[in-house]
Amino acid sequence: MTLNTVTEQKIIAAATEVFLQRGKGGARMQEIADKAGINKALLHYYFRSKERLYDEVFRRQISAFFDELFSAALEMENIADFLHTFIHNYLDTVSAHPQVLRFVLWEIEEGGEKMVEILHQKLLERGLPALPIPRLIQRAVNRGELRPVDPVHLMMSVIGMCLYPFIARPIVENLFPGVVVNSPEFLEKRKTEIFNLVWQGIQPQPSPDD
Amino acid sequence: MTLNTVTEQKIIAAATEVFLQRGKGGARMQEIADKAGINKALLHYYFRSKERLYDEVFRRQISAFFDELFSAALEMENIADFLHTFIHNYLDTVSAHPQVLRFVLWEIEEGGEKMVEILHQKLLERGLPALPIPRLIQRAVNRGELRPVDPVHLMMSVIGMCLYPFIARPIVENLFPGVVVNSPEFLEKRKTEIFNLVWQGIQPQPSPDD
DNA sequence: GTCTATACATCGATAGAC
DNA sequence: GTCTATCGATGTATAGAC
Repeated sequence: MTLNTVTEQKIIAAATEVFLQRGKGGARMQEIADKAGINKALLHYYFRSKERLYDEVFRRQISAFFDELFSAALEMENIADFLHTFIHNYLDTVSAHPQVLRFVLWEIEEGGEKMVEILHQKLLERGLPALPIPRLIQRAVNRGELRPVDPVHLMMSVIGMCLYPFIARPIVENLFPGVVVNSPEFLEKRKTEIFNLVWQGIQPQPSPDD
Repeated sequence: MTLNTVTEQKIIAAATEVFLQRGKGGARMQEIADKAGINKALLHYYFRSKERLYDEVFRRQISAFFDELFSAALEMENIADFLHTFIHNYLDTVSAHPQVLRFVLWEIEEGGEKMVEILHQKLLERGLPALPIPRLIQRAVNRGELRPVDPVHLMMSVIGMCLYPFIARPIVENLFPGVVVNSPEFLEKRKTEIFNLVWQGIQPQPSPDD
């Protein structure tokens, strides 16, 4: 499942590099072979086609990404702790592996089915239910700890806030001189701003008869 | 600046369609020529190369997108009205032209400079200052109408929340059965959830001596 | 398993007739 | 302006020797 021969290992590493630099369509088997120190014929010997080679590279990237993303506990009961941890971990993980975002965006262009499949598999491995995050949010709402927000929309909002600067990095850094998305300063500031906005935004409102 | 001959018009229309369906690299000049009812040679007669043809298509798409986005007044003084209008208009515009997002994401992969250039040009045309939105937010903070948020981060947060479902549409719709990002129900719900979260999240906190 | 050599397809771009 | 025909480069994939 993981790594077979040394050659296979070298191919995967070279292919990952070239796919990231050129994109899926722009990548050339010749360049991958060169970078791996072998020839084109051997690429097709190990992986039947360019499509399968890309598929293998993609699955490894996404899989490692989810592993790191889920390394923080998702089964926290305290919703404040959860949100705080989730936001910090999400930003740290994306920031540490910005290249994964490009694979994800390419995958989305092709329907996103492979990614959803891998996500479900990772949740299963960890014994988590489907949609653990909306479930957590809903329970906090039911306990009256949060105002009645839509759990799915809140989850989308948090993820959208976390991802945006990385997705739009060239535009953001061009539009706001001084911003360096991957700098520790920006990252810490972003964590604080997102958490504060969300946390205050979901507090229960005092009821009229209080 | 806009449209010259009928043939040019047909080429642009066909090219837009093919670029959207296949991507920039995947698009074939032959298919564009076929769809425009002409031959390849004529494509190179009107536009020197595939690169220039793509450039022309991209600029028209982004330009029209910004025009619609800026159709709502950005110079509102009341921050609640502004936020409400901005969120509604942003979601409506993106929802009405989902294809523009794909052009934007491809542009980002190439540095995002063309897009920033067009944005600045559009702001100039309307006599708006650079970064009108952070400027608006900062003034509201200065007047004490909002708690001291970072204007740039707030802007990124709002845009991120608006864009996420459209960027990740295949994943979102696959992960949350029943969600149809482009449906009127989802759109209205999304507007409400974003505005409520943000509005409550940026209210001034009562000071200790109140 | 690893190589060289090449088959086979396709693409962007151009030459040149009309 | 519009066409046909084709060039030259490059791509994936494979055949066959070692």
